[in-house]
Amino acid sequence: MKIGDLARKTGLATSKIRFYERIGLLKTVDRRPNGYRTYPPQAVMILGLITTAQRAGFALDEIRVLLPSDLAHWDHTALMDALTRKVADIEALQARLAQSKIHLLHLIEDIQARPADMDCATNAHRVLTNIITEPPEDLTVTSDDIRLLDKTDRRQSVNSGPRKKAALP
Amino acid sequence: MKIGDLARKTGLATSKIRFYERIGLLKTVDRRPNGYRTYPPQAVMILGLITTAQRAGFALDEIRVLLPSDLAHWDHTALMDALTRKVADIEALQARLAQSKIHLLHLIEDIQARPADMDCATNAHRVLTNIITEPPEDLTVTSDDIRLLDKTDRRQSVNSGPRKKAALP
DNA sequence: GCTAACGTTGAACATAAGTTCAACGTCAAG
DNA sequence: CTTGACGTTGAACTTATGTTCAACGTTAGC
Repeated sequence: MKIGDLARKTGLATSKIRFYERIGLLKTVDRRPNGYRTYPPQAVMILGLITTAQRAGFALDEIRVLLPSDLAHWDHTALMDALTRKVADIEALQARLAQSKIHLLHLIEDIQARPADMDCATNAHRVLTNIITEPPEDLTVTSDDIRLLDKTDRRQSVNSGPRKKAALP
Repeated sequence: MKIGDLARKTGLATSKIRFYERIGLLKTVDRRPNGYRTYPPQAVMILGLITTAQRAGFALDEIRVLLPSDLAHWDHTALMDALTRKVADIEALQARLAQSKIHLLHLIEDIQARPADMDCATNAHRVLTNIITEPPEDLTVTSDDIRLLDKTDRRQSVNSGPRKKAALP
């Protein structure tokens, strides 16, 4: 299979496929005498797997160390560990998001709750003081790998994306 | 107030304060005859506000257009709009996170649910097929500005962080 | 044998939010 | 008057995930 075919079958740009090869993520590639890359049918599944893992929040580096060269032989322990850690990461992020949301909702309410006898400037000062004075919760997330919702997801939907790169730019 | 003092009072690096000025985010700065920057006391609150907004998920670009030159005079409508949109963004992200988490938990369960009579390779194939075959939900988030939990948050906690840059590198 | 479509490479660019560095100027204390 | 702390600048670097480009080679169809 040539790179163009693989691109069509996976919905990924050829530049992305070459990039994955360059960073050592996609190793199942050979060369024809003319220099063209050639892929086994398996490559489709590998790329699908990479895409899925990415959408689940794994960085390419993480995927690289988890992906076995042979899809039938995984490092079971490392995989389960990684999955479990990723779930924990997501939960941490969820907690932080919930906090941010609460914070924003409080703020909205606070702004609207201006006492009738208070002018805007004074209200602004009141609200500002509240914001800054808010509890200094240290919700710092310590895990190193939260990359859910990267631009990838906003620009291009891999599963349902166009087979051919949209003609525009 | 010189930049070092401001850095101490806000807990931000001087490089960050200069950077904010460069991108037009922090405009309340003057120069002494010797070239030194000098800040009004208000600058502390402005920087606190920027930091808080960032932690709530606002990009510096968004903050820039919302921040009035005079803290007493906000564009009330634009502000409320932005806050409301940000809450919606967070909710979209929450939905996506919940999906990712479900996906991962299913996967974990699926891996562990290997039929007793199935060898690992076959199980791997079964699980892989399940993964890739999963519904192609297009949870693509359309909003342009989800930057909660950037490295900032993992490297440095602004509210409770060290006043002086932690000496390490 | 021409042309369009496809393939190759390396390098540069993009984004966001900064940090780091070198080379230099200023200031306060002893 | 020297020393150390602080200030200035512009440019380059960082991270992660790619895209874009120019210049060139290959192949398939007509």
